[in-house]
Amino acid sequence: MSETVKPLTSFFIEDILSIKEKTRLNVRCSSSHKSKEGCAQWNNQQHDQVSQSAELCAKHTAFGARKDSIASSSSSTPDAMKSFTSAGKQKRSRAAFSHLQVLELESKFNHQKYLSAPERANLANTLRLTETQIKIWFQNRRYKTKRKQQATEYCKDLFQKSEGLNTEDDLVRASLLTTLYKTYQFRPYVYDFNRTWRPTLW
DNA sequence: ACCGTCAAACTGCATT
DNA sequence: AATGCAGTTTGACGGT
Repeated sequence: MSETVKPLTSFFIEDILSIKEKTRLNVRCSSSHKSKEGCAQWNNQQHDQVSQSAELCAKHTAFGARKDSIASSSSSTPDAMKSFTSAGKQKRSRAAFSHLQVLELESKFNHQKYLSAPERANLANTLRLTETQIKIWFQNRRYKTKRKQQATEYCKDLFQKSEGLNTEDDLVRASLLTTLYKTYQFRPYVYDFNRTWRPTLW
Protein backbone atom coordinates (compact mmCIF):
# COMPACT_ATOMS: atom_id res chain seq x y z
CA MET A 1 0.00 0.00 0.00
CA SER A 2 1.02 3.58 -0.05
CA GLU A 3 3.32 5.09 2.52
CA THR A 4 0.59 7.30 3.83
CA VAL A 5 -1.39 6.20 6.80
CA LYS A 6 -5.07 5.84 6.26
CA PRO A 7 -7.21 7.71 8.73
CA LEU A 8 -9.14 5.24 10.80
CA THR A 9 -12.59 6.03 11.96
CA SER A 10 -14.05 3.03 13.73
CA PHE A 11 -13.23 2.19 17.31
CA PHE A 12 -14.48 0.38 20.33
CA ILE A 13 -15.33 2.10 23.59
CA GLU A 14 -13.37 -0.71 25.26
CA ASP A 15 -10.26 0.40 23.47
CA ILE A 16 -10.60 3.88 24.82
CA LEU A 17 -11.08 2.59 28.31
CA SER A 18 -8.51 -0.22 27.82
CA ILE A 19 -10.97 -2.57 29.42
CA LYS A 20 -10.27 -5.46 27.10
CA GLU A 21 -6.54 -5.52 27.64
CA LYS A 22 -6.63 -8.08 30.40
CA THR A 23 -8.90 -10.39 28.48
CA ARG A 24 -6.71 -10.24 25.40
CA LEU A 25 -3.62 -11.19 27.34
CA ASN A 26 -5.32 -14.29 28.62
CA VAL A 27 -6.26 -15.75 25.25
CA ARG A 28 -3.00 -15.20 23.48
CA CYS A 29 -1.37 -18.57 23.96
CA SER A 30 -4.37 -20.71 23.33
CA SER A 31 -3.22 -22.16 20.05
CA SER A 32 -0.15 -24.03 18.98
CA HIS A 33 2.77 -22.27 17.34
CA LYS A 34 5.64 -23.04 15.08
CA SER A 35 7.78 -19.98 15.70
CA LYS A 36 10.85 -20.34 17.86
CA GLU A 37 9.93 -17.07 19.43
CA GLY A 38 6.45 -18.15 20.22
CA CYS A 39 4.52 -18.58 23.38
CA ALA A 40 7.44 -18.92 25.75
CA GLN A 41 8.78 -15.58 24.73
CA TRP A 42 5.37 -14.06 24.96
CA ASN A 43 4.92 -15.39 28.48
CA ASN A 44 8.25 -13.98 29.56
CA GLN A 45 7.51 -10.58 28.14
CA GLN A 46 3.93 -10.37 29.11
CA HIS A 47 4.32 -9.47 32.74
CA ASP A 48 6.81 -6.69 32.26
CA GLN A 49 4.96 -5.19 29.38
CA VAL A 50 1.51 -4.82 30.71
CA SER A 51 2.17 -1.53 32.40
CA GLN A 52 4.20 -0.20 29.50
CA SER A 53 1.54 -1.17 27.04
CA ALA A 54 -1.21 0.38 29.06
CA GLU A 55 0.74 3.59 29.08
CA LEU A 56 1.27 3.49 25.33
CA CYS A 57 -2.37 2.70 24.76
CA ALA A 58 -3.43 5.60 26.89
CA LYS A 59 -1.14 7.92 24.99
CA HIS A 60 -2.73 7.03 21.70
CA THR A 61 -6.38 6.66 22.37
CA ALA A 62 -6.78 10.15 21.03
CA PHE A 63 -6.60 8.54 17.62
CA GLY A 64 -9.81 6.84 18.51
CA ALA A 65 -9.11 4.04 16.11
CA ARG A 66 -9.90 0.43 16.83
CA LYS A 67 -6.48 -0.68 15.66
CA ASP A 68 -4.50 2.02 17.33
CA SER A 69 -3.42 0.61 20.63
CA ILE A 70 -0.32 -1.53 20.71
CA ALA A 71 -1.33 -5.17 20.68
CA SER A 72 -4.90 -4.26 20.04
CA SER A 73 -4.82 -6.57 17.08
CA SER A 74 -6.53 -9.81 17.87
CA SER A 75 -3.64 -11.76 16.41
CA SER A 76 -0.46 -9.77 16.27
CA THR A 77 1.62 -12.58 17.68
CA PRO A 78 2.21 -15.85 15.87
CA ASP A 79 0.78 -17.74 18.81
CA ALA A 80 -2.65 -16.53 17.99
CA MET A 81 -2.15 -16.98 14.33
CA LYS A 82 -3.03 -20.59 13.87
CA SER A 83 -6.64 -21.52 13.88
CA PHE A 84 -8.14 -24.77 12.75
CA THR A 85 -10.37 -25.70 9.87
CA SER A 86 -13.41 -27.88 10.34
CA ALA A 87 -11.25 -30.82 9.29
CA GLY A 88 -8.94 -30.08 12.17
CA LYS A 89 -6.19 -29.00 9.85
CA GLN A 90 -4.08 -26.08 10.96
CA LYS A 91 -4.92 -22.94 9.11
CA ARG A 92 -2.50 -20.09 8.59
CA SER A 93 -3.58 -16.80 10.00
CA ARG A 94 -2.36 -13.34 9.33
CA ALA A 95 -1.77 -10.75 11.99
CA ALA A 96 -2.87 -7.20 11.40
CA PHE A 97 -0.43 -4.90 13.12
CA SER A 98 -1.97 -1.98 14.89
CA HIS A 99 -1.77 1.54 13.54
CA LEU A 100 0.63 2.48 16.28
CA GLN A 101 2.83 -0.55 15.72
CA VAL A 102 3.12 0.30 12.04
CA LEU A 103 3.85 3.93 12.86
CA GLU A 104 6.67 2.92 15.17
CA LEU A 105 8.04 0.48 12.62
CA GLU A 106 7.88 3.06 9.85
CA SER A 107 9.54 5.62 12.04
CA LYS A 108 12.36 3.22 12.85
CA PHE A 109 12.68 2.22 9.21
CA ASN A 110 13.04 5.85 8.20
CA HIS A 111 16.09 6.10 10.41
CA GLN A 112 17.64 2.75 9.59
CA LYS A 113 16.87 0.14 7.01
CA TYR A 114 18.57 -2.64 8.94
CA LEU A 115 18.39 -3.56 12.60
CA SER A 116 20.98 -5.32 14.70
CA ALA A 117 19.85 -8.22 16.86
CA PRO A 118 19.72 -6.16 20.07
CA GLU A 119 17.87 -3.36 18.32
CA ARG A 120 15.40 -5.83 16.93
CA ALA A 121 14.88 -7.40 20.33
CA ASN A 122 14.36 -4.01 21.85
CA LEU A 123 11.85 -2.96 19.24
CA ALA A 124 10.02 -6.26 19.51
CA ASN A 125 9.80 -5.73 23.22
CA THR A 126 8.52 -2.21 22.85
CA LEU A 127 5.91 -3.06 20.25
CA ARG A 128 4.99 -6.38 21.82
CA LEU A 129 5.75 -8.28 18.67
CA THR A 130 8.13 -11.17 18.20
CA GLU A 131 11.62 -10.65 16.83
CA THR A 132 10.63 -12.74 13.83
CA GLN A 133 7.75 -10.42 13.10
CA ILE A 134 10.07 -7.42 13.28
CA LYS A 135 12.60 -9.14 11.04
CA ILE A 136 10.01 -10.11 8.46
CA TRP A 137 8.44 -6.66 8.56
CA PHE A 138 11.76 -4.98 7.80
CA GLN A 139 12.44 -7.52 5.07
CA ASN A 140 9.09 -6.89 3.44
CA ARG A 141 9.48 -3.16 3.89
CA ARG A 142 12.89 -3.10 2.19
CA TYR A 143 11.52 -5.16 -0.67
CA LYS A 144 8.54 -2.86 -1.00
CA THR A 145 10.79 0.19 -1.11
CA LYS A 146 12.94 -1.42 -3.75
CA ARG A 147 9.96 -2.33 -5.92
CA LYS A 148 8.61 1.16 -5.63
CA GLN A 149 11.92 2.69 -6.57
CA GLN A 150 12.28 0.36 -9.55
CA ALA A 151 8.77 1.20 -10.72
CA THR A 152 9.49 4.90 -10.42
CA GLU A 153 12.68 4.61 -12.40
CA TYR A 154 10.97 2.54 -15.04
CA CYS A 155 8.16 5.06 -15.37
CA LYS A 156 10.67 7.87 -15.67
CA ASP A 157 12.42 5.94 -18.38
CA LEU A 158 9.13 5.27 -20.15
CA PHE A 159 8.22 8.92 -20.00
CA GLN A 160 11.52 9.87 -21.58
CA LYS A 161 11.03 7.27 -24.28
CA SER A 162 7.45 8.41 -24.85
CA GLU A 163 8.76 11.76 -25.99
CA GLY A 164 10.00 9.93 -29.03
CA LEU A 165 6.69 8.26 -29.71
CA ASN A 166 4.76 9.47 -32.64
CA THR A 167 1.35 7.95 -32.86
CA GLU A 168 -1.50 8.53 -30.49
CA ASP A 169 -1.70 4.79 -30.07
CA ASP A 170 1.91 4.66 -28.83
CA LEU A 171 1.24 7.36 -26.28
CA VAL A 172 -1.89 5.66 -25.01
CA ARG A 173 -0.02 2.39 -24.66
CA ALA A 174 2.85 4.09 -22.84
CA SER A 175 0.42 5.73 -20.47
CA LEU A 176 -1.37 2.46 -19.76
CA LEU A 177 1.90 0.70 -19.16
CA THR A 178 2.98 3.41 -16.76
CA THR A 179 -0.22 2.95 -14.80
CA LEU A 180 0.30 -0.80 -14.79
CA TYR A 181 3.77 -0.45 -13.38
CA LYS A 182 2.59 1.91 -10.71
CA THR A 183 -0.21 -0.31 -9.54
CA TYR A 184 0.68 -3.91 -10.14
CA GLN A 185 2.20 -5.38 -7.05
CA PHE A 186 4.52 -8.03 -8.33
CA ARG A 187 4.80 -7.44 -12.03
CA PRO A 188 5.69 -11.02 -13.00
CA TYR A 189 4.89 -10.18 -16.57
CA VAL A 190 4.36 -7.07 -18.55
CA TYR A 191 2.56 -6.48 -21.77
CA ASP A 192 5.23 -4.67 -23.62
CA PHE A 193 5.25 -2.57 -26.71
CA ASN A 194 5.54 -5.63 -28.92
CA ARG A 195 2.29 -6.89 -27.41
CA THR A 196 3.82 -10.07 -26.06
CA TRP A 197 3.71 -11.40 -22.54
CA ARG A 198 7.16 -11.91 -21.09
CA PRO A 199 8.83 -12.21 -17.71
CA THR A 200 10.16 -8.94 -16.42
CA LEU A 201 13.87 -8.54 -16.06
CA TRP A 202 15.03 -6.00 -13.53
C1' DA B 1 -21.13 -12.41 -3.32
C1' DC B 2 -17.38 -11.32 -5.90
C1' DC B 3 -13.13 -9.09 -6.97
C1' DG B 4 -8.93 -6.39 -6.30
C1' DT B 5 -5.50 -4.70 -3.22
C1' DC B 6 -2.50 -4.79 0.61
C1' DA B 7 0.61 -6.83 3.62
C1' DA B 8 2.01 -10.64 7.03
C1' DA B 9 3.95 -14.91 6.62
C1' DC B 10 6.13 -18.30 4.01
C1' DT B 11 9.58 -20.62 0.74
C1' DG B 12 13.91 -21.20 -1.43
C1' DC B 13 18.27 -20.00 -2.23
C1' DA B 14 22.60 -17.05 -1.39
C1' DT B 15 25.80 -14.98 1.67
C1' DT B 16 28.29 -14.21 5.88
C1' DA C 1 23.11 -20.86 12.08
C1' DA C 2 21.42 -16.48 11.17
C1' DT C 3 20.06 -13.27 8.02
C1' DG C 4 19.48 -11.39 3.57
C1' DC C 5 16.69 -10.96 -0.89
C1' DA C 6 13.22 -12.23 -4.34
C1' DG C 7 9.18 -14.12 -5.10
C1' DT C 8 4.75 -16.49 -3.60
C1' DT C 9 0.78 -17.56 -0.77
C1' DT C 10 -2.98 -16.27 1.72
C1' DG C 11 -6.19 -13.80 4.89
C1' DA C 12 -8.37 -9.34 5.82
C1' DC C 13 -10.70 -5.73 4.09
C1' DG C 14 -12.87 -2.28 1.08
C1' DG C 15 -15.39 -1.25 -3.07
C1' DT C 16 -18.90 -2.59 -6.24
